[in-house]
This record gives sequence, C-alpha cells and structure tokens, in this order.
Amino acid sequence: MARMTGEERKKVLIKSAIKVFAEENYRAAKVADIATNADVTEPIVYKHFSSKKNLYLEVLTLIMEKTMKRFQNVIAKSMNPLEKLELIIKEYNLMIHVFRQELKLEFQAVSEIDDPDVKEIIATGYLSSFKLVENLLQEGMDQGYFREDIDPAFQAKLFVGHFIHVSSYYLSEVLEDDYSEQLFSYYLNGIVHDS
Amino acid sequence: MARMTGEERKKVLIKSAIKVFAEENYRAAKVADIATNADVTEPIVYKHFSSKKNLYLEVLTLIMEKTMKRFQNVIAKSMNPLEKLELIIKEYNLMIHVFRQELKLEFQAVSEIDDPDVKEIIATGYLSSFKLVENLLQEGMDQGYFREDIDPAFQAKLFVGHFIHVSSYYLSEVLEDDYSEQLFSYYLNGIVHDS
Amino acid sequence: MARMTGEERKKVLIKSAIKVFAEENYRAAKVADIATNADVTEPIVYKHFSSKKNLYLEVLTLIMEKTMKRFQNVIAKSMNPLEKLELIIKEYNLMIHVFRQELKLEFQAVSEIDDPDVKEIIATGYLSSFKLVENLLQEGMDQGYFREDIDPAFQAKLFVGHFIHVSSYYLSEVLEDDYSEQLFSYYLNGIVHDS
Amino acid sequence: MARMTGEERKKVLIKSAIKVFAEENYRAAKVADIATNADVTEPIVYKHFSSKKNLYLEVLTLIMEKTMKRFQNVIAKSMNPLEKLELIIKEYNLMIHVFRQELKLEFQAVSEIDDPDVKEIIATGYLSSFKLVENLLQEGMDQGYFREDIDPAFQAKLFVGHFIHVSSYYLSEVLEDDYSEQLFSYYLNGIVHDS
DNA sequence: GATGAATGAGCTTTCATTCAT
DNA sequence: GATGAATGAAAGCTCATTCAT
Repeated sequence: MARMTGEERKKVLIKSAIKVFAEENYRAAKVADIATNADVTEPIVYKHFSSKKNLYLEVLTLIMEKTMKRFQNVIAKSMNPLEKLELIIKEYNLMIHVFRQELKLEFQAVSEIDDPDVKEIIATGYLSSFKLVENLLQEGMDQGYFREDIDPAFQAKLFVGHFIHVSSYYLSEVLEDDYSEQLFSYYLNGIVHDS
Repeated sequence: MARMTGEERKKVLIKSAIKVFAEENYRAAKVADIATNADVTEPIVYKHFSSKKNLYLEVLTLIMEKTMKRFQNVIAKSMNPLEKLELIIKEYNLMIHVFRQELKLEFQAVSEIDDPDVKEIIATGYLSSFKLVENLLQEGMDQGYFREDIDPAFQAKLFVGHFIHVSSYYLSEVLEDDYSEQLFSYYLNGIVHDS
Repeated sequence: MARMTGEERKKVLIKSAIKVFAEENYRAAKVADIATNADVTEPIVYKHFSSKKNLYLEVLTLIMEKTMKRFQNVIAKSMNPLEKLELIIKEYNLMIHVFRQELKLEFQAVSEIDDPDVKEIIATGYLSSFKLVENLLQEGMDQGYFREDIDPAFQAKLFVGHFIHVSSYYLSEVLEDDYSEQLFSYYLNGIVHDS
Repeated sequence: MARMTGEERKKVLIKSAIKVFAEENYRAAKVADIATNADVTEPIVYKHFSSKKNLYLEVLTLIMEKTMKRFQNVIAKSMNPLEKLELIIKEYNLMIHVFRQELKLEFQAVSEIDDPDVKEIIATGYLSSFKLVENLLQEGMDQGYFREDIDPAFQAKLFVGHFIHVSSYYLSEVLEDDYSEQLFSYYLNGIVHDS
C-alpha cells in the first residue's frame, strides 16, 4: 500500500514475519498473516522471499545475528571483562522481556532442528555464543579478574546454558522474579576469586 | 490389521504417536502417518483419541509422567541422597540417548506453549521436577551430605536447568562428549562439603 | 443388552430410528446414534436392516401407514360422515403435538423425493389420503350431509393440502393457535349445506 | 479457469449452488460439485463463502427474496387488487415449472428447520408472504373487490398455504394438471362477492 | 511494483459398513 | 445372537504458491 523501496519493504516483511512466526510457530504461521500484518498482499512476500521456509530461515539467521550483535555492542561499552559479563547478563534480562518474540523464535527453532538448514543456523548461533563468552573469560583470566583454574570453554557453555534454561522457564511461566539474578550471581561467584 | 484389544491398540498407537510426533513435530506430524506406523487405518486413531491435539496432549502428559517415574524409580534404589542425585544424573545421560524421542518431544512442546493445555502440562512437569530435586537436596542437607548454606529451591531449579540446556545442546548437535559429566561434577562440587 | 426376540428388537430399533431421523434428518442422522438410542450396537442394526437407507424406507412406510391407520380408526368410531371428518381434524390437531416426530419425518421426506423409492412411498401416502377423504366426502354427499355440487376428488386434495400447509407452518413456528381451527371451520363451511 | 471479477464469480457460484443444492439437498450436496459446476476449484468457493452452511444460508435468503420480489414486480403491473391476486397465481404456476429448483430449495429447507438460522429465514419468508397478501386483500376489500366479511389475515395464510401444498403435490408428482387452477378459482370464489 | 483471482495438494475428521471372535 | 475392532471412501476445509492484468 504505502510506497516503499525494495529494501524497506523487505524490512517491514521481516518484522512482520518475526511477529507472526513467534506468535504461532513456523508451521502454524500463515504466509497470508505475514502479508496482512505487513500491509501487503501475499505475492509481495513471494517477490522478496522464494518460499515460506526461506523467509523463515532468513528471519532465524537475522534474529541470531541480532542477538549476537546486541551482546557485542554491550561488550564494547566497557573495558573490564567482569563488567562486560555483568552487562551481558543485564542485557539478557532486558531481552527476555523486551524482545520476547525474538527469544521465543530462537527457542521454537529447536522444533525444526531436523531440517539441516535450521540445525546449522542454531548450531552456529550456539557456537558463536560459546566463542564470545569463552574469549571474554579468557581475557578476564589473563587480566586477573577470574580465577586461573577455571576452564573457559566449559564455563562459556555453562553461561550460555543458563540463558537457555532461563528462557525455557520464562516461556513456560515458571520463572520466578529473582531466580535469574540469583543464578548469575551464583555463576559469577564460581569464577571470580574468593574474597 | 492384526486384531487387538482396545487397550493394546491404544498402547501401540501412543508408541507410534511418540515416534511420529518426535520425528516431525506436532504440526508437521500427520495422523495418517501415526496410523500407518501403528499398522492401522486412520479412523482407528480417532476411535481412541478424540482429535490429533488430544492425542498429542495424552502423549505429552504420558511422557512427562514417565520421565518423572523413571527418576523416582532410580531414587528408590539407593538410600543416600548424594548417591540418589548421582543416579539421577546417570539416568539422564542414559535417557538422552535411549529415549531420544521422548526427550525431543518434551523439548519441542515449548513451541506449542501458547496452547494453555500444553503450557499446563509443561509447567506441571517442571514444577514436579523442581520439587523432586528440592526434596532430595533438603534430605541431603539434613543428613549432612550437602552444605548447610545452600538454597535447595534454587539449586533444584539449577539442576533441572542443566538438564534442559544439555538437551538443547544435544538436539542441536553441539554437545561434546564430556560436557555433561563435567557439568554435573561441577554442580555437585558446588553443593557438597569442601574436602 | 436386554434380551429380546427379533421382532421386539426390530420394533425398538424402528422407534429409535424414528426419533433420530426426525430429530436430525435422513442425511444427518447417524446409524451409530440409532443404535445407541436403542441400547444396541451398530451391527445389530445391520442384522435387522440391510442398510441405513433401507431402515429409512421401512420407517417411512410404517409412519405413513400408521398415520393412515390412525385416521381409519378414528373414522370407525362414528357413523356420520360429517362427524368422521370432524374427528379426523381433531386427530390431526392432536397428532401435530403428540406425534411431532412422525409429522416431521413425513415432511422431511420431500427432501429425499429424488430417490424413486422415497417418492413412491410419499406419493402412495398422498394418494391413499386422497382416497380416504374422497370416499368420506362421497359417502357424505350420498347421505345428504354435504352439498351435492361439490367435487369430492378436488375437496379431498384440498383437505389433505390443509394438513400439509398447517404442518409446514407448525414446523416453521409461524402457526398461530387458532389458525387451524379457523381453517377447518372455513373448509367445512364450504362443503356443508348453507343454513 | 475463465478469469472473472469477484462479483461475477460469486454470482456464478450462487447459481451453481442453487442447482446443486436443489438437485440433491443441503446435506447430500458436495461443495466439490458446486465448484465443478461453476467451473472452478473448491478453494474458490471458500474464498467467497466462509463455509458450506454459510453458502447455503446465503442461497436460501436470496431465493426467498427473489420469490418475494417476483411477486412484488408482478403486483406493480396492475392497479386492480383482484387482478393482482390473479397475476400472483399465474406467476406461481409459471414458477412451479420454470423455477423448479428454487421452489424445491425453499421446500427442502424445512428439513433443516432445526437450525435456528434456517428457521429464521423460512419464518421470515412466510411472514413476508402473509403480509404481502394480507395487504392486497385489505386493499381489495377497501375498494370493494372482495367481500367485507372476510378475515384478510386468515385468507392470506390460506392463500400462501395453497402454494405450499401445491408445491408439495408437484414435487411428489401427484399434482394433476387442472388442480391448481381449480384450487385458486375456488379460493377466489370464496372471497369475491357472490354474483 | 502490485494485486486479485485461481489452484494443487493435502490434512483432519466422519460414517456406513463388515468381520473375527 | 451379539460385540468390539477395523476399514474404505469420502467430505469439508486450508494453505503455500502462481498467473494474468
């Protein structure tokens, strides 16, 4: 309806797709709804994305990258590895509420894990997160913020794992208010020097 | 084809449903496949379950209960709370491979969390697990196996959370062989007395 | 369930069929419901009637005959043709309420009129009614109760037609209380001698 | 197949629906047949009508309105109430042959009278007809065409009732050629002044 | 660049009907 | 003589996807 360039339109469509995919899930979501939600007709969707699945994959990739970028931006703000980790945690606690849809989408994707394309996106996402955190931890160890006896690869996976299970609790509505705080404080306690 | 009593057939159907729902996912799974897989025709499925969704809910409930029961059985074998916890971990590591389908089903269910029925089943499952572990931890504390300064409610959620994220890694094929072992050893280390 | 002879069972089944066919209609009625309603299993229905359609035809025939018989019985009670006619009218006004289901069934059958078997039953029913009334009218003319210038064949069809449209009004719930009375009084007025 | 605008297609579909619903009956009619008959595929039907039942209701309403309109048009042609009545009768005798399907549809609808939507349409149809005729009769009385002692409300219902039972006879193939003529001539005789 | 019209293919669900026991 | 188990066949409806304009 409203005149837009191809790029703009595509962005609007992706936004709409995120919403619809998250509200329902990949299978239940209808291309028609994505179109309607973006104030366009269905064929327009197909002008920009070759198929529903393709649109889904693009959306998924984008979400994953956005999440990573969000963390990277947050990290860039501080110089202290410990502070960086704390900022990431804060950012996550924010995400869980503000970007609920994105979160849900990432989580739901596991249901489509049998699709090799989906699997790769998810796996890549996990591995990138692992690497990001691992680097941060290594950096922190080198600079004396964290104990020298920790295994940064393991602790990275554990850290990301915390995000995962908190998300799961959140979506299932069994997450209590202070659990997340308690969790990450316990986590940090395990990697910083005993006072 | 092969004549069976209602009870038998229902069991076979549920088994088939678990397989098909797990292999695809609730939406992608076709009732026809569930039927074929159970060597019957579609109407038989509807004689035993009022609808696809209902079958799904029954399957989900059953799986959840089965998982709980498995843990309870395991616990019953030993008297020592610490050993019990270790047995649960062992059982889980077994489950992850032997009952891959059940695991996947439980995990995928989060994609259908918008359905109130599904949400309740999942939430109930989580809360039961929390309770089971919390009781175990409390018992262990009382008997001097675990440190007196731990918060059993928190540690229970953390413990279950470990299962969740390990499952997630497993399904996404980013789970490395020794991670699970390392994880739970780290966990136990955090709750038993320092030597 | 309850032991019965073939004949008894068949009667119970027909009763049940009348109810179910009338409540829904031939197409919407389910054999399963007819069976349940008669406290038997479906195969029993097929032991007594070769098919749903056949059961329907038997039911229809029976209803038609019953209606005719009801009128004949009523007629037999009085010797005076005019009184006979009045008794038929009374009987009909009773039927409309007490045998609502039968009435409805007869009426609904027109929807299946494309079926030659159904058509024959209905047509036969109409023609018998015509004959019954025509004879009555003729008799009344001969005995001086009715005017000699009436056409008994025509008046018979008109009389039966009154039943039909009143039924139609009744089923559509546009029948007002005194219409039927007024109608038949007007009818009689047209055939008896002017006073 | 042939490209059409929405409006055009809808008209074609309704025409097709009338045919198919009339030939079979609401239950027996298949949406697929309605589609095929309109030279389109099934989904097109569902693009224009939300469900089979809805299509049926629209068709029924339309038919009823069309019948009413036909009578109204006929009436508009003449100024004399008596002539108007005679024209309506003529129109009806024409309808019975030319618009057989519409007639059949209206009649069959009583089989679905348990559906509140259907009931309302039918009842409304009857009541409108009553009103139309009643007004005509009243007008005729005022202008001295009909006897002053007739009850126009009653005579209107009787008149419409004649249509109903004639339709019934026609569909059951027991209608003889001259019955309708005789019937309405008898009817008119009852309401015009004795000569 | 955009849209309304159209469809192929498929899915859930229902139901009359028949065996094996 | 009766029943539980089983099915073939179909019907209503949906949806991703594509043309013609």
